[in-house]
Amino acid sequence: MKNYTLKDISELAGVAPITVSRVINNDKYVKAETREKILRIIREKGYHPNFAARSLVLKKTKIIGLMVADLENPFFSRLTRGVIQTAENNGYNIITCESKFDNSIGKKYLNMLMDKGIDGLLLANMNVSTDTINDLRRRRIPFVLLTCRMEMPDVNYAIADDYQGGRLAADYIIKLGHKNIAFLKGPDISSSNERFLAYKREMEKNNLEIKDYFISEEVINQYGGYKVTTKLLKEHKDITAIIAINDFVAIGALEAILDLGLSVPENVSLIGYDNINFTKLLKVPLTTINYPKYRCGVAGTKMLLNMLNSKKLNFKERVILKNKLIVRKSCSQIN
Amino acid sequence: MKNYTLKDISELAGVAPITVSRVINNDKYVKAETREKILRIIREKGYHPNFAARSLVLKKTKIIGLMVADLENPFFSRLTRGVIQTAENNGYNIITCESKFDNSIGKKYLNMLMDKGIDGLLLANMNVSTDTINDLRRRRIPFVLLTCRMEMPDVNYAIADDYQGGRLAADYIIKLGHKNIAFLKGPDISSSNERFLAYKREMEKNNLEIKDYFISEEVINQYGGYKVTTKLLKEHKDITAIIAINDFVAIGALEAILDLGLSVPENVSLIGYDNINFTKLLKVPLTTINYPKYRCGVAGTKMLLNMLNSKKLNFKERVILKNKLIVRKSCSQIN
DNA sequence: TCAACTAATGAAAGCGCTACCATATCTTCA
DNA sequence: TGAAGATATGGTAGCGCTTTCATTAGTTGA
Repeated sequence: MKNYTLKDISELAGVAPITVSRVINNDKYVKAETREKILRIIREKGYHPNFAARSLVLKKTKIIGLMVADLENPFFSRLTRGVIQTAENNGYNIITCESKFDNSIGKKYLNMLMDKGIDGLLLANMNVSTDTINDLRRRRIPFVLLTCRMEMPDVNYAIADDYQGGRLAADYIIKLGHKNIAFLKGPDISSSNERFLAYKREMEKNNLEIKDYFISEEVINQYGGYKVTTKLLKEHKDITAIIAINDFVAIGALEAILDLGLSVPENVSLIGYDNINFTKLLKVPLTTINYPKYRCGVAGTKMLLNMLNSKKLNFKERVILKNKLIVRKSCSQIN
Repeated sequence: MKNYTLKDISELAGVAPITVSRVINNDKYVKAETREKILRIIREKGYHPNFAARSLVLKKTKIIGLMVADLENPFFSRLTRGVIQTAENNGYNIITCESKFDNSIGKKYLNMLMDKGIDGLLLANMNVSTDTINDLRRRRIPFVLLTCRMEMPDVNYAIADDYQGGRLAADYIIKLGHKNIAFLKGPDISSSNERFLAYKREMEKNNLEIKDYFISEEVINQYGGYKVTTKLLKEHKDITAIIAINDFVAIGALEAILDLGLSVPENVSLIGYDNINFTKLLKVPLTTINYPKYRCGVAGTKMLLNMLNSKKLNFKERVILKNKLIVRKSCSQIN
């Protein structure tokens, strides 16, 4: 009942420690017979190499940090699955943190993460400051942005095209004849900003006025969607359609609309974004934009793994996937 | 642009390495003036202690492993949030793995986790074999079961009382006058088994026959719920109520029922378990049992942290929370 | 037959930190 | 005033691995 070290094993086998190390690392310069003997002893004694010692000399932990904005948004659950599965298939583990869209929280946990000796970092939908980027560079921690982007040299990302998706949503609503279209805005992140930009451009292109109350304050979750929608519809009866920054927010909005005694889409059309699980089964099946979450997680993780294996930091890689309109029942023609 | 070591800092400050170490670890035996000087240099040079070296000598990584069954089930998202937040507040990070209710996958990732030198382990809703338990003991890795239990000495857990919750569900359905009540069974885990047991006992207590087709094969996710329900209702028109092992499965069942052109609760009453997010907003708001997911994650993590801090392994601690019936619209009186 | 390999093993050093023990100075108080 | 304790600092060893360099034996080829 003790914890064996490599040295213990070497003594039991009557060889030098380095020989045991060679066996563990599949070095070919070990006689078959010696190898078997050592493996037998390792198995018998239940020996496992010490992770910390190994990391210390190899300067690698095979751990990747993942920072997501909101653990309970199914969008991130799906993304995370892509990340974890890809990492595990390559011998890496994932440490997850939650930024809650709050930069100071994000920074705090980021530091915690970096101090843990992670080999690389995945930042999902986080507004990264130049400070943070510099920090990461100084500490030589390779990173990849997920579902958001920054156009800076050597900042790599895997995203779906939010501007394209945003147009899909706005176009669809506008073509249905709506004119007073509100937009439930998200936090200041590229994904959210580009969706918003697409909305504005399409409104302009179609000569539709954007009254200032069309644009909500920043909303980051279901509850926010509920609050903002309630206020909006109470004060402005002219709104006939709402574009939500994402499904999570849209679900809050839907709840609010129904609680106000209104109907979707008869009184208000509602479109979301992301196509998270369950939106199909909501009281009013939600029309939305499908975001390839899983694929995005996989692509970003693979990109990071490439960076880790090739050692050079001046990569330039980006993956931009496409979104798709999913028509369900939450939008209708205006009469 | 180099990575400074503790020794570098000590040389720059003109002190011994150990003095720098003392500053980092807040040892009180350092003159205020010396401390400040060292801290200044640390800040200037952007020094960060090497995690691996520290772990090696302290024999601690401050990393906890978390094994969940299904990353995309919102039940686990909520639980995970409780775990991560509690861990982080205490300086620990979480490495997450997914077992997918598959013991061989679970074991594989468990080994990966253990090899990573985690300090402790949280096993959520996983059917743990005696082998695994022995492994964990041999390697001296403290662990806590989450949302499932095993009645063995020194196996600690944090759960809600699944038997109690199971009774709540069965009782409710039976009191509504249903007699032909099907049960969508989950995998062989205590949580799932106890809910099932409660169903059987309540049926017996009320002299209701359990025909063998009432009991489904094992279902582990939404898709499974859909498949099993479709088959069940096509073949057996006498079923008037379905108890699903959890909401995720219930949502699949709901979809199936609607796809068959039937109504909930008019044709079939449906009750879930867990009260995951969104169930309130489903086409048919789901009647279910609320499981205190977040609190369970917090309680289990705290328990593990206690074990890690107190060093002794022969703990006996268990937390058993209560469930609550949430009546919504998916069940009705039989006529 | 001898140089030039490959195969198989080991000795020593070191990764970056902390534990343990030692030393030196400074207080405190009977 | 001197013994006992608190304060402040350092030397050495070692955590459990891998890297680097040596060494020896066996094999190949012109």
